[in-house]
Amino acid sequence: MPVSIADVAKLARVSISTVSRVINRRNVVNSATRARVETAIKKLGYQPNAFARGLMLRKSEIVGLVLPDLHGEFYSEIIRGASTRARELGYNLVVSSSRDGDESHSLLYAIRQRSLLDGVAVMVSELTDRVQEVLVDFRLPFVVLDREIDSTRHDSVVIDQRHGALAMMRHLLHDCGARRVIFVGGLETNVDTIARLAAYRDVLAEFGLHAGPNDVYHLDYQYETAYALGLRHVREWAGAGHCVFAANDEMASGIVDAATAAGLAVPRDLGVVGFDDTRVARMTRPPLTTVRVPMALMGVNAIELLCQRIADPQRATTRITLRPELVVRESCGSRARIS
Amino acid sequence: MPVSIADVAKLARVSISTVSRVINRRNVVNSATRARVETAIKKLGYQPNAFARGLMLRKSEIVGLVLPDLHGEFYSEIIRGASTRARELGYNLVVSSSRDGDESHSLLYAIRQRSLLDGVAVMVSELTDRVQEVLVDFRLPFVVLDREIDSTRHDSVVIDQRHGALAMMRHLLHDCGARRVIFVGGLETNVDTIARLAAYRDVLAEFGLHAGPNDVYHLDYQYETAYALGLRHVREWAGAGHCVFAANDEMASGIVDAATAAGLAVPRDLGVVGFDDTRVARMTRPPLTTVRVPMALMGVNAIELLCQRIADPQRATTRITLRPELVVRESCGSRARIS
DNA sequence: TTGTAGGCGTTATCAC
DNA sequence: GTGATAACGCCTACAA
Repeated sequence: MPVSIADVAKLARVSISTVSRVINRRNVVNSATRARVETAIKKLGYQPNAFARGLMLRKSEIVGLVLPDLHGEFYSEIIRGASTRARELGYNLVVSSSRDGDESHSLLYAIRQRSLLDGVAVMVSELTDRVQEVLVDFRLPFVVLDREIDSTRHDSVVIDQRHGALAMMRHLLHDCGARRVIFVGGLETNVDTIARLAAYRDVLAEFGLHAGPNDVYHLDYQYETAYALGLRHVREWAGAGHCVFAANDEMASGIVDAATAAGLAVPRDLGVVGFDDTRVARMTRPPLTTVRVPMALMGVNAIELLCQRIADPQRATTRITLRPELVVRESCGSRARIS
Repeated sequence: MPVSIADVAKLARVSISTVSRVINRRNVVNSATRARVETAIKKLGYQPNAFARGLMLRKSEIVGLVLPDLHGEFYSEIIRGASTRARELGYNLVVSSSRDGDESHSLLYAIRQRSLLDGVAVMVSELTDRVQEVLVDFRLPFVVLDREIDSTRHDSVVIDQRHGALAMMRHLLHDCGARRVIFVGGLETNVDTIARLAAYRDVLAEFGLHAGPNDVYHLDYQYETAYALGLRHVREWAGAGHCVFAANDEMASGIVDAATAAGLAVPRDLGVVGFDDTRVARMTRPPLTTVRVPMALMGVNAIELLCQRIADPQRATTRITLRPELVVRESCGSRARIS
């Protein structure tokens, strides 16, 4: 069943080295013999054994992508970007979640033990994330997404969360004339939420304001919980110059729908803005003002950096910072175009 | 740098076979020497070379998943299910899209040539899909998703689209008393759309009705295009007992929003139902009546079947048919619970 | 229980 | 331009 290079050689009546040459550097071999070999290859349906090949070449042309979760549009866009770029560079992409299931048999652990992969891109979005420990004595080339662990020792691609959140808050306070902003974030340990919350407080202070005692909430980034929260609080939040800054679009959408269900008009009675600019932002009525985070681009750059390091392990570590961009739509009561 | 089994052997002062035994069948080796070997392994940070290993064992413990696209929640749920199950079974998962980029360097082609993968699950959702040609003389174990190419020769997992669409149509005509149904599908070549459209026509006939000349549309499964279509036609569609059956939730959501924007009330003036039961269905106001397609389960079963075949290449081919389930919410004017 | 030796299928290094 | 032959790192009879 398994036809090897030797079979081809025999059929073509050449040595295995010649067959190997035909496959890899077809130019340095006489065209007549090459034709003979190629016929034999076709006839036998020969395909080189990838393991033997990898054993010699010490590479598989497979790279990995490890995300906290595979659920939701945010992550799927990263996968898409990464997958596309990987294939463009001649690599295949393995994906895995670092969260669900027993961590001890996540892709990362498997990789650390014995690896067919040439490198990995790992996203670390929780302060408490265990993956950091795994990365400490990691052999393979890797790049870290969304967060830096130790910037001098590895490549990374991060989103300038602060920039995006500052832009949004200033838009709210300056352009829309907001005077009270309620912040609805993800988990308190989530690095993105932390950065956005800090920017929220800073801009508030910049305008001589501060968050009231009940103005900051931590949820789970889900529509449903935000909708439920909205149903409970939306009437007390409502008011001229009042606005909700949700840390992602799903939650913003939930709050908009809750407000609408409660008989409020968005943005007239309450402004609501999101973050990420996923499809939900455009599918919410009114469409959400939000901050566009270039997710697919993040995947693209991750793979880009990773493959560069694979190609040259000695190169200096680099960090790519992606700038999110304010997208003004209709949920905040302003149509001023700010970028 | 690359520490091999020989280094461990030397340090532990045993032969390489003993080291190998410690790694693979630790029980058959004296516990004292085993301890020595394990110490050496730890000290050296030894990790077996996966290529050499694969060369002997002829397996990589990596399986592939090829989807038409990586974009959108539908596919990401499949990835999630597949990824989870794969890891449970001790495999890692490579994903790839068969669509974007030059087809000739898609994962499938790469695999056909030389493969590190132990098997692949491939989703074929367009009649015109080229992947079918690639599959014809495919060496590796593979399972086909969503569509059968030649049922006797390979495993497959399919969704009983017809069942779901029949249930929906009967619900509309029987339980909700609909008298006119507009069908908004995906591309005409899309196998799911074809099945759903057939069911649509059949149930119409069952009730002595038929599709009017302007009652069937083919779009692209996107919210935006459906919204645009809705804006143009929603007033003419409106009426008691009138309803739109969209072939996915995104389009249904777009039509609901268009109807709302046009001042119509859903479902009072126009019923709208979707398909798939993705998150959008719950994030639309009113929440969509739809058909729940077990996407994650499809991924799970795909990997399940694939791994079974890898384990036993001789086993009879099996087909798993997943039944979608009617989910009645508020967009169709009925709250009757039907399953 | 342990060691020796052969082979897995390639590619690379030499001769010729 | 082509052919032996030695790695590559591991597993597994088989022998001791």
